[in-house]
Amino acid sequence: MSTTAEQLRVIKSGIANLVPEPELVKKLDSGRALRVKLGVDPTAPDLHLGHAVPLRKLRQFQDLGHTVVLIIGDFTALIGDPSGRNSTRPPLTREQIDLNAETYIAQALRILDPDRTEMRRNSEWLDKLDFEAILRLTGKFTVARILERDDFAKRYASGQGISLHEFLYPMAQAYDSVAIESDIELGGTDQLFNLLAGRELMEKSGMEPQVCLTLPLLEGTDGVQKMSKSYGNYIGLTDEPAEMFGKIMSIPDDLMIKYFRLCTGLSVEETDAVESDLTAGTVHPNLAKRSLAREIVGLYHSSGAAVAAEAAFDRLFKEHQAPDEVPEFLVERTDPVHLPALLKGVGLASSTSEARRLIDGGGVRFAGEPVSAGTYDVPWSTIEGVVLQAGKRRFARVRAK
RNA sequence: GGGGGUGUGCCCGAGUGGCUAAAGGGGACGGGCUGUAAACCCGUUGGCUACGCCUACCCAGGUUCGAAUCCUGGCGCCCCCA
Repeated sequence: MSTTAEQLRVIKSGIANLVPEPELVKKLDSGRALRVKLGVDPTAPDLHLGHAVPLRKLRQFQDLGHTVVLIIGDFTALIGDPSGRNSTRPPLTREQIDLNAETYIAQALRILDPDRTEMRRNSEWLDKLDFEAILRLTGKFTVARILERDDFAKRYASGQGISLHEFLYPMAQAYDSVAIESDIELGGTDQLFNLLAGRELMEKSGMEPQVCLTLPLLEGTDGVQKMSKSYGNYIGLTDEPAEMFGKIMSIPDDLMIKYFRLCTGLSVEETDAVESDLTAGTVHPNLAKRSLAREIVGLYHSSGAAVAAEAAFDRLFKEHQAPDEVPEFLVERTDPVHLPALLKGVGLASSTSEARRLIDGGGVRFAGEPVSAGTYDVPWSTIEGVVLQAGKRRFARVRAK
């Protein structure tokens, strides 16, 4: 195992908070394999680069010889948010949770080392708590302390409701740490409060408290909101290489370094080098972003796929040519063809009204040639076998059934 | 238990009984510029083979020639007092 100093350098790279560092040093000095905890919500089975940030950090811990404990929050997912107010906490059925957990684990293992990963479900211990045990547990927390959590404080101050059970979720998460005897817990910066709650509960339970490590939240392709499926700004781990490449190319320049640091396998030194090149202007941002996209696609697919994705990208956006493989549809032959209905039928538009808007806005092309506004009926011969394009990146080809 | 407020399109948010498919903003989408980045400019933003028709302002009824706007009854959310 590496020295404490070497380990610390790896662990601290790219993180937001580490509290308290001296305790981590002590744990590392002990030379034992530490138990590193990450709690995950089995509500969103499709992982994206945002989820990958803590997972990559976990992987670093594994490579240093430590053990990862991945906790599936199935218990809390079963309950959801009883008030029904919070759409991110819908109650799920047992089956849904099992299914989600399965896909989650499968995707997480693209990053984690299965041999050093312990999978646990928190229903394992939370199910067993009776009311008495829960009351004893709540006795260890105070309302004032809970209200310190940022989002509670804000909602309380602005008069938004807070359900009582919401107070108990941090407690449940803290109890997870006790149950698995966590040494370190990871989470996004928004999780700091919950992580600290775990630390406090462990201390009050007479255990060696966990160290809390937070990671920056990763903004999505829009560069503003944190990456999430509901904002539609995510880059999925299972996205096709070409799609993944394209999405990475569309992130704002300012975000590049953060992505390099949090999403690629590049070393601290390599990332620093890219950063100084960018700030000095010795590297064109476009080239840097291309290498970023290649790195990430290479990580989740292969370097060959990354090269192919880049070539496809150039063909599409630099040479303005249709991609190799355009989805083909067989449609009933009519003459003339009603274009809005056709576009809707092949999925290039979500409704005929939408299709008309596209046409009138100059967003529809036949073999690269824009269709003029108001063109709703066209002869069959003009569309058969021709590449139909809606916007910059949606293509289709139709043939007679 | 008592009192008050509120519920509008993807989101926030205006809204006088007719001129409202519903101001304004955000977002999104399309076009231009470009490095498919950002910024900026322009356009669009319920559905329908469409100069018209249909469905829409929490739900269900009602008043009216006519209702998002008025009335009744539900439901949801919020606040205050106890």
